[in-house]
Amino acid sequence: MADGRGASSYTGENLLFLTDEQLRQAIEAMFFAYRGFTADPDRILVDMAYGRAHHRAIHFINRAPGTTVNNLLGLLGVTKQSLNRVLRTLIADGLVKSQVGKTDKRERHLYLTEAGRALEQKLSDAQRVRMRGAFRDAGPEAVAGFRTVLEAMMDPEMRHSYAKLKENGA
Amino acid sequence: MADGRGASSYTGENLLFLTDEQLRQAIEAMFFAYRGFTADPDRILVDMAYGRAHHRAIHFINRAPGTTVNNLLGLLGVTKQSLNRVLRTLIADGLVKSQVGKTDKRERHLYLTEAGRALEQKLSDAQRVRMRGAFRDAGPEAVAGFRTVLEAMMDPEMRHSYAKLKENGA
DNA sequence: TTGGAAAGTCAACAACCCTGACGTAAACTC
DNA sequence: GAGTTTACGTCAGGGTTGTTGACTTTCCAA
Repeated sequence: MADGRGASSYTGENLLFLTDEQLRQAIEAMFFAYRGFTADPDRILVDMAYGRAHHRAIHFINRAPGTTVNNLLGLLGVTKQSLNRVLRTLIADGLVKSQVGKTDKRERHLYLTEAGRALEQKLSDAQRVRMRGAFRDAGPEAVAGFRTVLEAMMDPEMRHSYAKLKENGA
Repeated sequence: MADGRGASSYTGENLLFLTDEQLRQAIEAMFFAYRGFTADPDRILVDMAYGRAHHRAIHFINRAPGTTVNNLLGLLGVTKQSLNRVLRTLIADGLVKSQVGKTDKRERHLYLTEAGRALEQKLSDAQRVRMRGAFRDAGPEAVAGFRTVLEAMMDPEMRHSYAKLKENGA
């Protein structure tokens, strides 16, 4: 607090914002913020028998309907066995529908059912409330910077996946 | 991609940056970026018998030397049984030193040993490399926005803890 | 058609986190 | 000084999430 907020503590080219201390603070900020980021959906999920992994699967199936298990694997960055367990419960509970591929019968295309969409909505609503609040408090300039830095932090492959999902939505 | 990058897609007061689609994209960005954020230290940790929980403990003990178990509990947001398991192995392996409190003998003050500091350095070096790269690519303005939004995303208590740690370092 | 590769599934195990209960020692309060 | 609270540790038991290994089905190419 001694030196004020963000932008005032470094001046253009001297790279003061790349200090070890600055980077450590950013690491901590990332840690604490991610806790907030997951807190709201987590609270909803504990009541059901679900966890964060289920949320992630539901999110991306909603985002890319008809995606295959293999494709989802890449997005989530887990092993297919791990994903399969989650998917099995979601299918058993009627939230996700698995459909054998038409051209390639080895593939399973994944879709949310009506109930699945309802849960997705509930979860992402909760998460968006916090995001919207944070964005409004921070303002458009800060949000633009936020997204720029996040993108720069990703692995190249993830950046690519992220870009493709953006095209889908927009 | 159709409407260009961040700042150009909303104009001051119309709050286009608070669209559901924009928020969804931010949620995904947060997810992918956090993956990158933890990837580098994780790679180091698998070789030893340690996990992300050990890293977090080491990070905060280094950041707030002499902190008590209870205090650490609040920072990490886990139960004491969970923390205790991690701490036990770190102490047994000679990375952390636990010291009975002088004024209050119920408390245990935690410090990194020489070996503990070495590992901390190794882990945070790996993590900072990515952060530094991302920050440099994004530029100081974006970094300021990044940190503003992260802070706004935290729970109030976490924001408070974060601020106190910042004072420590600066 | 035969053999390899790819997609997906099932089973077993480890890491990490949680709740609940209990125990000990030290500090605080009346 | 007795009773309560606080700080810490531990045992028992359970859940989610991740892993590796072994398997089936399907596709494709030699």
